[in-house]
Amino acid sequence: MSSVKRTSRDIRTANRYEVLRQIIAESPTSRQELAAATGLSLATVATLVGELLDLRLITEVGFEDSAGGRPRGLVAVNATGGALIGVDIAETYVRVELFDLALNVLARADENMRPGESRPEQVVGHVAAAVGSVVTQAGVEGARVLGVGVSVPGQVDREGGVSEYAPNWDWHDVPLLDLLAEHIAYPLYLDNPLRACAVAELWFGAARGRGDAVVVNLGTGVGAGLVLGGGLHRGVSNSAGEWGHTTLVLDGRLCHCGNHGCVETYVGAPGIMLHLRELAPQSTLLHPEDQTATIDALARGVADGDPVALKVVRDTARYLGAGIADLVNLLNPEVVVLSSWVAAALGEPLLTEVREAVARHSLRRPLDAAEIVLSPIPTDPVCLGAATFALEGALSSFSQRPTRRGAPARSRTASAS
Amino acid sequence: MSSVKRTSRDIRTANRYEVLRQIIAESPTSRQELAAATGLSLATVATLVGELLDLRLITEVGFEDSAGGRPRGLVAVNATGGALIGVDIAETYVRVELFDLALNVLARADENMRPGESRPEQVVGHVAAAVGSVVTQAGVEGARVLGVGVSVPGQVDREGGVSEYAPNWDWHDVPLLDLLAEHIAYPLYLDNPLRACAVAELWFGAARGRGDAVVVNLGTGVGAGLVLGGGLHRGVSNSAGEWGHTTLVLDGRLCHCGNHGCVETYVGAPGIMLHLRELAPQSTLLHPEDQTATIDALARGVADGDPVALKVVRDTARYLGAGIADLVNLLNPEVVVLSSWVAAALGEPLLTEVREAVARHSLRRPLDAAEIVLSPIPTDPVCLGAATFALEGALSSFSQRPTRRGAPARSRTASAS
DNA sequence: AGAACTTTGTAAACCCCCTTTCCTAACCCC
DNA sequence: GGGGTTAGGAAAGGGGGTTTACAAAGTTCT
Repeated sequence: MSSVKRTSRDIRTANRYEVLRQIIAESPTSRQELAAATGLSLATVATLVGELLDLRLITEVGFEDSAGGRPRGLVAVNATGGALIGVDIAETYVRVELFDLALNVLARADENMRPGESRPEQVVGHVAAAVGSVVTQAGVEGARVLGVGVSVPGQVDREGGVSEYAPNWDWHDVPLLDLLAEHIAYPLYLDNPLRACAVAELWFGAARGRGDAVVVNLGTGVGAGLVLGGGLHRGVSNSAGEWGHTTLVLDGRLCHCGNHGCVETYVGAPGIMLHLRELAPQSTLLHPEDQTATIDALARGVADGDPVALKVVRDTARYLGAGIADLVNLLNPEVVVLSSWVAAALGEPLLTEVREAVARHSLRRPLDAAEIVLSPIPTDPVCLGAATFALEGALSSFSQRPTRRGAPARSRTASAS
Repeated sequence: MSSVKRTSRDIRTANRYEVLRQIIAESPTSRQELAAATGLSLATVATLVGELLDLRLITEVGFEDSAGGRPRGLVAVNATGGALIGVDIAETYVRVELFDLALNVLARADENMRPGESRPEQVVGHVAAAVGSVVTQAGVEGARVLGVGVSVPGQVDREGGVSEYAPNWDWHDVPLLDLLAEHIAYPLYLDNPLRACAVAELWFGAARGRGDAVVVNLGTGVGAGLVLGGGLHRGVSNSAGEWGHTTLVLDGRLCHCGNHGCVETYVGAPGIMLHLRELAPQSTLLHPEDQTATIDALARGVADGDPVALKVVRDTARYLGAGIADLVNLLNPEVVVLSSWVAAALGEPLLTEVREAVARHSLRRPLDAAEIVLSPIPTDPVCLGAATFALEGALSSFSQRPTRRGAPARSRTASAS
């Protein structure tokens, strides 16, 4: 009996998120606007805004004229009120970004990992160094770091902070958060890049305010973050979204997962490179051993009208479109977001072709309901999403302290009566 | 901004469903057992049971010894307290079943439709006749029919009661519920067979109490009802679950949807027949023009060890397994249920092969979490699911009347004090 | 300048939901 | 027939959201 148990507290949490999201998206803003945008009553918005003010996540920033009446008080994110850190552990590098509370990047650190460096201690060392670096760069006092979100590929036990399985390094049940806690004093939160991207879109991107969305992650690996019913769908063992190993071509290319014809082998960066190599082994676009350079060259090639580049992108879009059409039919989402660095690099040309391919493959009703867009997030979505996990964690840890000490009681009049 | 708005009333509704489900599943039962099974407090269970008693959906049926103390009061479904009707409109027939409140079938009526009969009025006529027939057969007074759930294939607007698109008859925006209302005086509820099967599993079958489940529907058409987060996932335009037109074989068999290689063309009943015909055109198992007979013959063939039948089922299971593995990876469900008449006919042999095929194609973590089972529902799941829609509707329409007249006030002592 | 109107935002009252606690009812055993 | 035990109802309490009343803070009219 693992049926979900919902309590009225969940409603509060969801509303708190929604209000904060709205303030971050549109700062400064008034309580009136927030009420209209969220559909909540003014009173509820006022109390939630009061909470966020108490938490110093937002501040009052003056007033706005209203049509002839009392001016509206404005609130905005308290950018200097704290910092969030997002850690993107990938196969070949570790990227760490430090954000203010408006989710602007204040500092960034990249660490490259050599192919041999696959031991957890080595990875942890890189992460610790990079986190130290961004904190120093940004010059924030440690006390103001509200949390560190860590994204690691593969299967993750987020409650336990364990990397259950990371295919690229063959990790099994590595207690990553415990290892990190020896070097990092801030609250730590763990999940994987798929869900990080999905949460980033949910809070700040194209999935904001949508009930059902699919965030298609195009990088070295491929996956789909699922936003269903307004929240992240994790599945029963937090491994939902493994779309990269969906069979697209029965008995197709061999995938490292052991199967044939997985989506990932066609639309992941290595798959795209392979296609380019098959089409034009001597192409100058091809940078063996460097995925990023190859994809970027491909994007430039498309812009210049290079026929090989055009064909590679078009074929990739066809595979991708067929796969996305299946998602559209199955889940009937409001929006499909193309995210991660391959999508960002190939951009509009890819999007256009994908839209056509999806239209060819999916059924009319779900197709009509589904918008397909590129991620509007300008920075690394994995770091942003990881930082968002930290933000969610900070919010919920705050809200679990009903008896706040230090904060002045806001109404003393009610006590007597 | 179509984000889902949750209120505390939804919690009440979910709990009411949960308690009634439990009572139907295990009748008679005590409040103590219900509290333990649902995780609710005794007080909440007591009030919900009180509501259901007031609604005459359940009755008190005596007492049960408790270890030395006051005996437990037992409640059971009030089977004679009302009737529910489920209507399964399919391509070639209309089946109507009348249920008591314990969801036992009291009466059944089948109407066959000739190939030409595709006009809405004709279908409505069959439904009306069959509904009239089951009411007469069961000898219930009309007043006790709580509602009629209607399942029609294709895209459905359930609020408006409109069949937006039914591929087999090329219906477009047929106001089916309005047409039926002219002949049927009971409350009507509309949806499609996919979701009917899913709801049947959710209430009475293998998905009961599970957070995430996939109900794979194997009939003439193929689809997947999605239970996510403990409730039916409908998608943004109520068309989620169209899994039958997922591409399984790029450039494979032509499907009536216009694409190639859809799941449905391989594992739907016509696809299975086609495979049989390709393998053994002269096979005695083959009954052209009769899907049911062919599938039944196939099932007997497997039982008898017929090599052709074995190969057909094995190949079908392989296609099906590849498709289901994708669902397991994507959604990470707790259970996958094989439902509908093809699954029921082929039974265990199909299940065994499917399990093996899924194990070959899916990733370990989601695979470990997913159980794959045959539907435990012995009767027509579509009729049962349709009747369940009526039950849900009856429950919610009752609960929307806070000022019940007629029902005696249950506590008069509180008024003075 | 003062009165009148407008609009904002807080406080109080209210409704809904669930849980905890208290207490009575109903049974058993000695 | 008292003492122990268990069931279940009633009341209190805590969380959440909304409505209503009212004070606060402007603008506009006279």
